[in-house]
Amino acid sequence: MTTKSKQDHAIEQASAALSENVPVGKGSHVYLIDGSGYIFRAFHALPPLTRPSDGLPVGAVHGFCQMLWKLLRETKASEAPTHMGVIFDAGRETFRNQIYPQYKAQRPPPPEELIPQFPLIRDAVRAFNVACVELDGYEADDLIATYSRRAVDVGGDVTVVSSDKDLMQLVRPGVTMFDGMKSKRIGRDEVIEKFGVPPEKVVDVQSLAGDSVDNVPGVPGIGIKTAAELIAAYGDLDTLLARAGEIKQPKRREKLIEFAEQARISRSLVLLKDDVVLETAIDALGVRDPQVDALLGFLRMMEFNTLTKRIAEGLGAEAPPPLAVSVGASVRVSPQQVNLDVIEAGAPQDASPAAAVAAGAAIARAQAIDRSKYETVTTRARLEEWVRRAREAGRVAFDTETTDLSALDAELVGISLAVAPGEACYIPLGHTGPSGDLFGGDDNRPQQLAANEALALIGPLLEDPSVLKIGQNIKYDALVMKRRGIEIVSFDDTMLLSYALDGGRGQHGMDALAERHLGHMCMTFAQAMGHAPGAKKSDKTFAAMPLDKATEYAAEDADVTMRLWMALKPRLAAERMATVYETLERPLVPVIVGMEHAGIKVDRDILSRLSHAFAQRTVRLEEEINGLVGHKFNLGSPKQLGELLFDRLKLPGGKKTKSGQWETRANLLDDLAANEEIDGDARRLINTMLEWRQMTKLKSTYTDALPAYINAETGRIHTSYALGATTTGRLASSDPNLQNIPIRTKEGREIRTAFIADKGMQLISADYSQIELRVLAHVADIPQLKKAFAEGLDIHAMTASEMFGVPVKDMPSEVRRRAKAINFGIIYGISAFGLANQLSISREEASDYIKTYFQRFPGIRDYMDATKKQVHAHGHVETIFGRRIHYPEINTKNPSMRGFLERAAINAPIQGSAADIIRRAMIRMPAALVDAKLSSARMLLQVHDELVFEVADNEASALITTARRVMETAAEPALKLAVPIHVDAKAANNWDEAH
DNA sequence: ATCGTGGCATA
DNA sequence: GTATGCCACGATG
Repeated sequence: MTTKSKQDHAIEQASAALSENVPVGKGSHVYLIDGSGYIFRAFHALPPLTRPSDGLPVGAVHGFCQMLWKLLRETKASEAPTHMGVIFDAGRETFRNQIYPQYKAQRPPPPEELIPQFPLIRDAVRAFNVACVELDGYEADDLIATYSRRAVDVGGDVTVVSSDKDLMQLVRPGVTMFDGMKSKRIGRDEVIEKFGVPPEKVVDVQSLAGDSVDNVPGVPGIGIKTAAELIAAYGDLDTLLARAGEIKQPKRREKLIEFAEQARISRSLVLLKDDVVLETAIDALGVRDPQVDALLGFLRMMEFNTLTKRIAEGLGAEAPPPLAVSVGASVRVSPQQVNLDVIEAGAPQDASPAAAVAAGAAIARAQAIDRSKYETVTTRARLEEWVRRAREAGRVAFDTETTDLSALDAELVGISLAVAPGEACYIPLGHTGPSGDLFGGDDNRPQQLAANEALALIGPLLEDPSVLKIGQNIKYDALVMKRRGIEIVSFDDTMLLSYALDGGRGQHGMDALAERHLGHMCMTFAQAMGHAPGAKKSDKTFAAMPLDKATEYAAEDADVTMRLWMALKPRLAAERMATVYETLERPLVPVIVGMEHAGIKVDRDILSRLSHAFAQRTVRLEEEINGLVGHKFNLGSPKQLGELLFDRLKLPGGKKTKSGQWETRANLLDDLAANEEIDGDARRLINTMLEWRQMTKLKSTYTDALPAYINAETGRIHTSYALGATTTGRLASSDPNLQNIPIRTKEGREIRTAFIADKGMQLISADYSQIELRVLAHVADIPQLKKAFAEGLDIHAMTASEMFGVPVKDMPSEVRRRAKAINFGIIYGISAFGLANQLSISREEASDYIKTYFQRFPGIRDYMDATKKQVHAHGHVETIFGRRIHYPEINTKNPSMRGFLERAAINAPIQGSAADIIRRAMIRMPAALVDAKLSSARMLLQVHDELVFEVADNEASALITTARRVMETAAEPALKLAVPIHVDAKAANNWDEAH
């Protein structure tokens, strides 16, 4: 699946048009449009306008499109363009800065709402199939002057589309200007009106008067009026300056003499260069017909409804698909449509991002959800009608119903669509009927469309980049469709929208979102199934649900998804989360789909052998324990073990859990076994118990459980990655969880040998080294940490050395271990209690460590204090890429909860930034593998700081090079960390040896 | 059958 | 001290 936007698609089509060379000569009419000037003027002169769906500011783009269309199609035949080009400024530095460094130096940066519109206007020009010209080192005005002279030289006519006074010097026989916003011609008379002199003397006047906006100095005390008088009297600037002594007014005379040179400099700034060496020949500006699809696609994407319609009519194309959102079944005009139509009609009104958010939420909730209104689609004609409506709307909410929660095992049962709030349908495809009988159930099978026939109609819609597909956790639906050979192109995901906007503020599942944003309780699966929760569920899949209930349930999901999109999407721009969503969330979906689809090969026999070995050891350990205790008890019951150890045997150091049970956690039992007060039998019992727990854990969670996940068709395990599940931005893996496969102990590690590469392939593991500590060094700006990473030192040893004054050389391992624990503690938002627990030391000792640490690294304390302040003041923290993590309960009165939330808030930017970095690497990886021609390579797994690949033997070393490069540069170009990022990578036949 | 708890595997 | 997911137990419906 690709995430290519509709614009991209439309623009590619447009650029594909052949450029047409038409010689300019007598009878030609060249239109030169001052693109840069227009943008600024349109922005300030026209009412603000934002795209309804997401609040993107598009006022200048809209005005520009309107103007361009008018020029192309609505000019009088005698003035119709034969050639046209839109000219832009390129870069800030031009030859004028060489002459006069202060030229345009004090210009403020463009307003924020204008910035996204620059690239959009270039897109618009390409969509209209009009030439787009810019040249480094020159202003648009110089290019316009050059083209203008060339055209006139060969007898052509020129219209300069601009109202900028700086261009008025170009007016002459054959050259006029045109104010694109007021639709007014500017000729010799209009120039005289403005400057008091004819066009050929405009430069002289401007040289004297100067220009405060562009920082052209001129002569102080002389404005346009005076300058015009003087030029009119003396003829031109040189004559005036030569005869300045003759001027009667003493002030004026002195200034002109004193600032004569400054006036000459000003002239060189004001005088446009008309002999620029062009890269685009004037003949290449020949007017070409717009590419209808591309242009209408662009306009529709911009959501310019009236303009789209008008231009479609003008091009004789099919009536344009409006983006009208009609609420309810009857055709009503939506608030959005009113909004835009009113604006397009020229009346100013509030179109701020905030207004777009309010409008979206209002439409989403305007009409209560009515399940009885949904249509069950069982005929080809009705399905065609729904597909048509989806295309017309330009967007469609879509949801699949299947037999299984696991997308790779799921069989498609039906599809629901929604084209507007309340307007939704369900297309049953694989219902077996209430009996659910696979053999004799054909009689019960309800009448429905054949899946292949329906998918032949729906597939092209899903693959059409100009129709936005809206899903809730669309990863699932994408996988289901991928297995049927259909790729979803152009999509949004309401779960991910919510995750980007409201990470930490509640769940992002559909039921929670519907309740939160729509005040609606979704129908539960059990309700739809018509059985009490508790009835046997396994034989009741969605396929057995009667069509009427299935329609209510499924179409409601699509309806709710569409409404959620309307409520959430406009918030993206308003809350400045569009970049997070568009660079870290949405593009990850197709990557994860590919990884889940790929799976990883697992050797069933190795697991089975291990399972057997663990079982035998478990039996022996069990016998030993029973012998020591003297009677049988349930070893798997922590409650019984606690009672045995602390009630019956009265061992020391017992602690109770919050529910009053004895605590028997491994590190507590470890400490107990090390306690010299206990006797040998008790010590043996405890150690044997610990070993028993390890064996049973490995067996039940891994060697016994994993084989059941091996897919019969692929022989591989396909985990599921949850995208909106964690608060920090990490992924979560489940069914099975492949992010917690053992590695620390010898026995556990053996499980990794069962994860293997396919024949002729290798597994490659590439993992970030100390990524979180590097992020910490960057965000908290710690000189010693930065230096240590820059020099590639052992970071924990360096920490120990700084803290305890021990040289790194021959450092005792215990000293390094403590420093390591402290470093991790820092990342986790350290407390004396936690550190004491981790290191089995007293709280006082732990507290001293922390004090020492902060003395040596005061920047860390500053960072922690700043983070706490931030989260208390704003209720959220941010990662280095702007992902926001909310802590709505941070100001709770409960001190222990408050402490917990503060530690979480300290950890979140570190863990979350590391998560963002690996996300960026993953998003870029597929294209990087293609670029490196690594056709055999596939990315299989992500384990927070590690990526696992499978690749043909002969491409393994090249893959290591590429993967490392992508991972190590993943933060760029958005950010350059203050520390280097290091990735270790290794190839082997199994995951154990590759790590 | 479902839930909370304790325990434990990973980064 | 951070972030997860899954197992068994044992109480509950």
